[in-house]
Amino acid sequence: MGYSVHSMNLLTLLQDRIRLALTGLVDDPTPYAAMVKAANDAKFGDYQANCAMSLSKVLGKKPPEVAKEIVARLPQDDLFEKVEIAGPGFINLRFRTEWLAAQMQAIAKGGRLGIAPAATPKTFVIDFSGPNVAKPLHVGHLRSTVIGDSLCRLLRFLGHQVIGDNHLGDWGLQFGMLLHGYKHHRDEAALQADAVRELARVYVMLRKKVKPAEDVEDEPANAKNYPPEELAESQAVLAACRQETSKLHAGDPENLQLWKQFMPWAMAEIEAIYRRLDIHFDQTLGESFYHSMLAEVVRDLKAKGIAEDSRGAVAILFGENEPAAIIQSSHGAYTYTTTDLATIRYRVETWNPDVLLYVVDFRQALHFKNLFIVARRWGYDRPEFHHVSFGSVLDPKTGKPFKTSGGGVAELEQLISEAVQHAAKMYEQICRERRERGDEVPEFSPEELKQVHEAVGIGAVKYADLSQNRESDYGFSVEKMTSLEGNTATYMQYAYVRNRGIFRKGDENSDLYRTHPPQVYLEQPQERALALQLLRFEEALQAAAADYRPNVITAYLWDLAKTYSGFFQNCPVLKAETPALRQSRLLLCDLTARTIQKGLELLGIRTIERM
RNA sequence: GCCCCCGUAGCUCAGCUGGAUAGAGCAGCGGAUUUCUAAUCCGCCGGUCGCAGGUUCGAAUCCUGCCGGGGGUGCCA
Repeated sequence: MGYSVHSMNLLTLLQDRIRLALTGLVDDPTPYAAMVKAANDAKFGDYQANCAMSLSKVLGKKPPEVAKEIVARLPQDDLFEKVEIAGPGFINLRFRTEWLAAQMQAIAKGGRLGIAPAATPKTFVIDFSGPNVAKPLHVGHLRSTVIGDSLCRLLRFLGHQVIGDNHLGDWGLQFGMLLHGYKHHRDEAALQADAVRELARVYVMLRKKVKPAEDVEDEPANAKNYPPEELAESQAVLAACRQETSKLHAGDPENLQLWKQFMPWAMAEIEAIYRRLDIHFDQTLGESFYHSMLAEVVRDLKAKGIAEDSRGAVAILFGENEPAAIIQSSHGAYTYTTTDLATIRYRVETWNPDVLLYVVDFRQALHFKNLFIVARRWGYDRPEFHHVSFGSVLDPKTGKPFKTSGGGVAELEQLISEAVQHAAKMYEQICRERRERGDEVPEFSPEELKQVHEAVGIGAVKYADLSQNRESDYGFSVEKMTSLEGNTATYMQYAYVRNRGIFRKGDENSDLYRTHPPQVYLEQPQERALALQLLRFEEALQAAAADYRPNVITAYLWDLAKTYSGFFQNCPVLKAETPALRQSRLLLCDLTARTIQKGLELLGIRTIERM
């Protein structure tokens, strides 16, 4: 591209300054420099350094004295308008407004909004979505898919190498059930009509049949809960499904043939949803891909003394009270631990990543904890491993997780459609109200209208998920997420639309504000606040990336939108007092629009120009 | 039994590598606008941050115990 990126991270800029000022005062200034943060009240300034209190003990001086000393050691230049010491020893920092204005002009150029690509790019492998191929995507897959996709987009934008990998469940017992069900319970007519749905029906039926047997294996006392005949049948069916799985794994031609036949059917359905949701993977290497490597993995782990024979199985032991991880069952079958270990080996050998992320349900915490321990023992000690865990999607009616089988209610496709329809309904209603008031309503072709509905409906679903701290559970309520008020995708999309409307109305070409940014004036407090907030974008993205938390981005966008509306309310743009001020405000508008657009893009949410 | 997570306003939740009077949205109440698309904005109301101790100049945040809820716990993933 050729343009140089003007990097502007206010936080690191200030931390560097404080670090410099502390050099010579303390041995290791870094932890104290880290105590710089955004001021929690604008009346204190823009940022505050809180290190003087902590240093007080180390230096044997009173906090205000320490603060005074630090302030005296700050470089004397034109960065700050005001530096003052307040309260028990806070150092309050306020940027010079002209300096902020100059930054606006600088970050307007180029396409990165002042965010420089990482100086030392890392390679990330992100394991996300990972649906069970035997059944339709359900609401439980939403979080992994949406969070994982967002992390891919974010880390990639920050300049890292990212490999998003969809580790499909395409080779386990679920396929044995599918094979058994297909052979014994298929409805040929239904299969012709809708193969995927028929396979799903068969799968759900088999799950139900097999449940008593699994219950009793978990806890023999449960046997009393089932009639003996039912239990016996269940056990027979489970054994048969395991048999089919084993045959598939052993390379039985018929089962392999059926597997190859089922896969494209199942994938077509899943891929349609990914397309609709605008989710992309760099790799789709499911469990089946690793099957041929598992025997060698077990052999190697045994040879290295990491795994051992135990109670008829091959297991990895962790400690007295810790449950072991089975890598080969007493029937000879490999488990997901084995597959995950083979996957680690493959990923490390193929991509040599710095970080491996697993975007998976919190209930698998123990599995991943053990998996990472084993990977270290196995010699993979360079990469970082992180279980990016998340809470459950609850059914707001029951307050319990959506059921994975036993009904089509929770199918993802259906929920998305419901959200889109709801968004469409709300949109029609708003348009009617606008017409009644005599307001202008954008004219759309049916195709454009559909795009608006999709963008709003799907954006709502994604935003509702991503704006939640990923560790907590949340209730999936279409009404709430498509709400027009509050911190929702719709609000952000509308803020963007309103902003773009200014350029249309004023017949202004926003490209000019990017190639030839005008001088910026920040005379009104709302203008200054907006500029400051725009400059915090990188800070937000870095914080989101550091903890793999997309909700940090939504929180930033929400703050930005509120700051912008303060500006919008108080600062006329097209009717500004002077042409220079109009130019300046248009630049602020364009930067805001681009920041909203980029932020939403990193969440996988589309913007539209009119709505 | 053992291990992990959660408990913040009526509701849904942010904030949690300690920092100034604990923040939003919704709901409720009261206002604004001859508009740059009102899917808007402003104000008010509302909190013993589960409870009790401890560490600290300072605790929603760290430590211990207890209560309440959820999850996991060797051959499913």
